[in-house]
Amino acid sequence: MNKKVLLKDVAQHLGVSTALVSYVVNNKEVKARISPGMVKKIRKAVVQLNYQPNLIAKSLKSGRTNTIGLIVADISNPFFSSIARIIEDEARKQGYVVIFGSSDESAEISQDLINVFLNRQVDAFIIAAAENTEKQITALQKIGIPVVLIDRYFPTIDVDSVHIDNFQAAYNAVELLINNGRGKIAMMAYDTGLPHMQERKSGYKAALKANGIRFSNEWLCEASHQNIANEVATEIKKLLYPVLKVDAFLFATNTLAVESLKIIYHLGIKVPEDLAIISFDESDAFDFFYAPLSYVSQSLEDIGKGAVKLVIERIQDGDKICSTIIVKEKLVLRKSSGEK
Amino acid sequence: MNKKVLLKDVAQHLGVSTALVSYVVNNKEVKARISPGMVKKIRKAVVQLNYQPNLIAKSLKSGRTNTIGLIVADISNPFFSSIARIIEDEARKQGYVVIFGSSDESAEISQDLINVFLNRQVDAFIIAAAENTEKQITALQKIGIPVVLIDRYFPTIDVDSVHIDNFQAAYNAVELLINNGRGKIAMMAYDTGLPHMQERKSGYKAALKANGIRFSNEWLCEASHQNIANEVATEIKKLLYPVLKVDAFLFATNTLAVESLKIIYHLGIKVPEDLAIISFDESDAFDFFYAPLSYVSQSLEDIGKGAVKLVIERIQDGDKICSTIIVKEKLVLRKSSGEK
DNA sequence: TTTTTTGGCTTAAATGATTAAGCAATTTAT
DNA sequence: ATAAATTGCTTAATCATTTAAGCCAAAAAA
Repeated sequence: MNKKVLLKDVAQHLGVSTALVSYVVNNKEVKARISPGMVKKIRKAVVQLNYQPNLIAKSLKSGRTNTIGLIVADISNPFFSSIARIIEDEARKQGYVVIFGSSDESAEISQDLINVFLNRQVDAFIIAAAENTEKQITALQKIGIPVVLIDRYFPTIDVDSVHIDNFQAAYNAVELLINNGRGKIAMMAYDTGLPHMQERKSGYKAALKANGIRFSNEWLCEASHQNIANEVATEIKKLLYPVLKVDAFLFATNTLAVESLKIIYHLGIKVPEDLAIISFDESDAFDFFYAPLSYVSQSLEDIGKGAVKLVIERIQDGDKICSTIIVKEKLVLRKSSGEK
Repeated sequence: MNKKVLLKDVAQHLGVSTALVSYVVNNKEVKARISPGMVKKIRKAVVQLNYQPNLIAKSLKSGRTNTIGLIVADISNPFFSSIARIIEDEARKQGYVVIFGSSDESAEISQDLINVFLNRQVDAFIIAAAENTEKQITALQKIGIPVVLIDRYFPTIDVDSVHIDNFQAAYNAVELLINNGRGKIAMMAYDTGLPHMQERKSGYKAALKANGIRFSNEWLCEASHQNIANEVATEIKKLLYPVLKVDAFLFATNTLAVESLKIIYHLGIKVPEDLAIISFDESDAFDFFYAPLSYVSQSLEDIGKGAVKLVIERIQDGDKICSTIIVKEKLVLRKSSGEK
């Protein structure tokens, strides 16, 4: 258990001061006017002794940890873990590492995670915000910590964000169902006030209205995050059993879709003949449902890369005006939406 | 942008030394013989000023960062992200946070990640090891950094590990297929020398042998991590098209299964009538394949919790003997394995 | 009464780096 | 020849904390 080689060890080995070694290690030999011979000697010793700087000590001095805190609802959800992978890669390219936490859509857990990460001096946050966390976000901004929101956003506060146009995406999906001859279109959503979900609901309703279809309250099914499976089941059955009260369904997320599909499959409903379906997000499950699902595809790559880009920009310039990257979504059509 | 409250600020606010405040904050007031009145005053000021300790400074002093480095093949793979979620929760209960990295099954990337994490002074590693990384693991042990392997393991080195009995799991799966009347059983595996994969292959072959079935070399399909989709497609087609040369398939991982199922579906093969299937791992996709897949279920919860347990134990006692937790796997039977 | 112990605090070194400032010796300018 | 500038290094403060050691006064023991 040979202990770590310190700057001091390299310095002592050469009989010089630690300052010299530090300058060379950080490529400041010109600025520090170090003789070429000495630079060479130090470089050699550094390699020979395999000196690795202690980043904790560097951080204490610099106030920067080169660490990004990533907070999502649940890292085990492929939607978030796929984004996490992109963020990981992009961040490391810039010399950052990522620490992550799952909020489970809870504002309290979100606050806990923010506190833990703040105490660890993360340089910035990338957050898929839970409901009622606006104040947490603005509090971070107030103390000067860069924050970028992904997937979720808050129109009421001014913050860097990356997301799709949820209203338009839902609108387009519903309009497509209508064009495919559907007139009684239901939606399965989360019962959250989060704007991205509200926008999806608004887009859904707006598309109905614009096409002369009167929205019926019972068409909008809502489930809570805490009890998805049960609530999806009871809600969806109201519309599909014992008689089909609707002829199409829009699912607001992949998780909602997967839970819903289990019921639909179990009830033996014919998709797309009796029920057309479009979902948001993606899932391996969508490919293998007997009628492969049509879905609103978000480029997770664009979201992840956009988030890292914005966060780095803000780290470099804390006073720049906030930007919003609207990632282009696209409708991927397969069997479930019932194209003719 | 009101800057952070330091220990010094609290001390100055009360006109006492930083040492006093530090003792109280760390609940060492008895050991440091601080008067009850002073303790109360300090406690109050700490709350009032909302003092939050700088963990970077603490780490520099203590040499501990309370950070665990998690290295997996790919965090976007639900198998790993689900384990990551468990590890995250368990680790935070113990006051640790997790930084993660994806090796993409590359030994070089694995080494890079280890170096990055080491420089950041992580207290321990949890690693799903890539091929040819034995030396990386032993090197960590040599410098006294706790390491726990998950999913993958190396019989040649002595290291804490958590995994299932891959041989037995494969053996049982194949035997079940045989009991269900299948006699020509193929396997789709990764072309890696990693022991967990080798064991799955051995278990497969052993079950064939024990049941008097002569293994045919062409039954063992192998794909590389770098080019899964294509290699799975070409390999599997050799056995399934234009004629079915086998009547059952064992898939060594969820990823291999998903890719294979796409081909099987595309070829219009009848599962389980013409081809029985069992896969390792789980996937939402398995539920929605027209013949829901039977699979070897590993408790990701047990793996994650076991890994954190072992890693904490080793952090506390670096000299304890290495333990291996064999997580019990179970065969979940559904339609694809063709039960009568 | 004197010495010893205890109580309650402060001082200062240490953690491992960075970097401004300082200091000889040498070179260049006046 | 003297002053000024440059070269090449070292010293020491700093980052935010922890903690052993020290110090003084009051209390206990001799």
